[in-house]
Amino acid sequence: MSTLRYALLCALHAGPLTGYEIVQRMRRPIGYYWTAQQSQIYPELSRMTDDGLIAHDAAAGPGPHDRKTHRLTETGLAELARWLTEPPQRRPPKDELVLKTYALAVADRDAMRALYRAEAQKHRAQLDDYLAQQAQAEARGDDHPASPRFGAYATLRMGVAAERTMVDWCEWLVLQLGR
Amino acid sequence: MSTLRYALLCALHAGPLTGYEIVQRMRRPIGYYWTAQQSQIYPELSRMTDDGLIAHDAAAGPGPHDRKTHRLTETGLAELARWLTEPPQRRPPKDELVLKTYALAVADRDAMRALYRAEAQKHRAQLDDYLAQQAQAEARGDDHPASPRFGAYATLRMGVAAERTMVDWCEWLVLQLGR
DNA sequence: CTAATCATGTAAGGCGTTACATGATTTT
DNA sequence: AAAATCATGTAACGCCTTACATGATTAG
Repeated sequence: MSTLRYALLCALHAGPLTGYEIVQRMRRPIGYYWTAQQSQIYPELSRMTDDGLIAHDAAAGPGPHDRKTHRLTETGLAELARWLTEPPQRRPPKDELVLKTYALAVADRDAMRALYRAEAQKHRAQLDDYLAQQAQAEARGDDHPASPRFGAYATLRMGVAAERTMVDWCEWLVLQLGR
Repeated sequence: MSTLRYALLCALHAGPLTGYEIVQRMRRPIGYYWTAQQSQIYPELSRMTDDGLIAHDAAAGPGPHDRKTHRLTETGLAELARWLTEPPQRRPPKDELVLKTYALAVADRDAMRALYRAEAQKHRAQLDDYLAQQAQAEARGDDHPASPRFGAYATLRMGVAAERTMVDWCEWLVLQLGR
């Protein structure tokens, strides 16, 4: 079972969704902290249906295909619950900006400084976005561990923390390369 | 040009290395903040040689093949320097632990708490390791922006910050799920 | 009337992982 | 004597991205 399969089970844990809705949510990583393209999602949903992990109601859709609302089967829910408590596979981080930093000595210093300044700004914008979402979630009471949306809230907090880390690191580099 | 190619150019920016040495360094992500398997690295090095980005001296090796010490060509160095100042491609983070967190409501609460406690411990061990490396680097003077190793030092600092973020987040979850 | 949104699907090709294979030298 | 290290390579397969394709409804 690939992680994509589990990501799709996770997506459906709180209630039925169409493939299209999953695609929308997976476009922006926050929410699931996992992404996939639609060309990966649709065939996988259909294979998972064959394997009995999910099921769907079909109704006439806007295009030439039926609109399918997918939900977890009992098998799927049990498999998800089992997987959740397993220790996660650690996959190495891959980040082009940090990779570039390693070889920074070869590049023009002022150009690199400008790069970190620009990246700091992008990450700050992303941080502000997440912060606004966090405030909304807290207003709804999602920050209480008993809330059914607490998992999504905790995921969002990771996004906030990660963006803050990037902003600080970029700004530190701007300072270091200054003068 | 794939990011792997640039990662290999980055690896060679400070001096010649054999494929084997690159493999060793790419096994542990810190250093380059990028990883690859040897089965990816060796064919790519040979294609990069064909394309004139790198060159090598060959000498009789321990096994049936020659031992090759690779270095950047002028073309390779120029291409690396050009790429470094380009804005990095943002690739979505993929993290199984955070993914699991999204669907946390479906799992046994105590089991999840134990999971976060165990993960906090792993990340703390990694953090301590990086912290020790950071102290060594500072003792060598790598933390000075004029040092040729400043890039590696900055990369290490990102590793430290990222691990610290994970430890804090895991410990916050342990507290939230407590009682 | 044009563009965006909803909704699902296929095809091609590149990127990455796991596994296999060879063989000399050094360490336990 | 066995295992680890040095050193390079190939093969198979699965994951993932980019691009293409259809067509109804709603918004500008």
